[in-house]
Amino acid sequence: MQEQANAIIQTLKSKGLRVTPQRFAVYANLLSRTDHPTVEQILTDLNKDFPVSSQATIYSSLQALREVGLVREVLLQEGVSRYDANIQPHHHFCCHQCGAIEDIAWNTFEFIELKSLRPGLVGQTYEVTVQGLCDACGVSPHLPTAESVP
Amino acid sequence: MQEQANAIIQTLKSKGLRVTPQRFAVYANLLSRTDHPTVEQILTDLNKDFPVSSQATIYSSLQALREVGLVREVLLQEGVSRYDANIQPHHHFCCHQCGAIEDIAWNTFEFIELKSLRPGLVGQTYEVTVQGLCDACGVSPHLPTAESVP
DNA sequence: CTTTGTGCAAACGATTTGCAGGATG
DNA sequence: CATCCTGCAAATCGTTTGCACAAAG
Repeated sequence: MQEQANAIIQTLKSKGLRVTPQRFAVYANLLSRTDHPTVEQILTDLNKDFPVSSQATIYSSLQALREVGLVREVLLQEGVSRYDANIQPHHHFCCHQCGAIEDIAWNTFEFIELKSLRPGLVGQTYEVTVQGLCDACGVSPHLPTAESVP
Repeated sequence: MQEQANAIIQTLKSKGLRVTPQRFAVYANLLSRTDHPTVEQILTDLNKDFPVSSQATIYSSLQALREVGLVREVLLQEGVSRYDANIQPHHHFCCHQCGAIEDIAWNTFEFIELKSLRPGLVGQTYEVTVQGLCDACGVSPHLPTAESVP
């Protein structure tokens, strides 16, 4: 606990960011979860017990964290920006039915040969996005869920 | 010309969509270009010479086309929804510097083995997104562009 | 003490919606 | 002629911004 907190503080400092309670909370929250939350989810989670941060501050914290490379934005569904503190290269799985998102380890798939691109294009990085059904939805793929029945 | 127009009309009808000038124009425009335009780009292009459609109608046309599977939405940059009438499976290349987007043929890369996913996940489709430098930006990757110097 | 971050509220831009009139099949 | 589409404007939603005050180094 205390160790992790110190590690987070050191990470923030090493990137030249001031350590504020809000920034710490946002980054710690992102590190503690793997579901790639939206801004609203982060805000709700942080202020669950008592007010920690405002919405505008979450945005500004995320921007600061993104600028120093500690956090990345994930675009998988329309109109939804999600955030991810896992900055290792990795792929994404997105459940077509419930929208759940999960990381896929980089070495799950064969390497992709970027040299296969047509001449003129210089490939630098890539990412695979897999669409499918998650554990829950795969079991009974045709049963309606709370989401699918508004 | 006339043939293509008829083909488009038949396609729309076969999907149960009413053929209106606006809907026709939106779909024809999308089919004629490969740059995955935004709503604003479509609107500007259509109304270049004389008014053809309103913004709200473009949105509704795109939604109708998307619902019947003739058009797909492409999410590659934050805050920008682009549209694509190429419904064949394919990958995308996105220029890191100028934001240009280009299709990559499906068979450019090795197939990805979706069975490699962890047990519980059912992979159905996937797509590879490559980030890199396009023709223009690859030649002189460090020269500033109009975009990078506001 | 200087610089940077926070919170609030207003501003903003892309997308959606309600509704009356018009076109389609 | 019943149904669906269009266009306009207002409403909505996520995100950004301006500014006064507070906190960090």
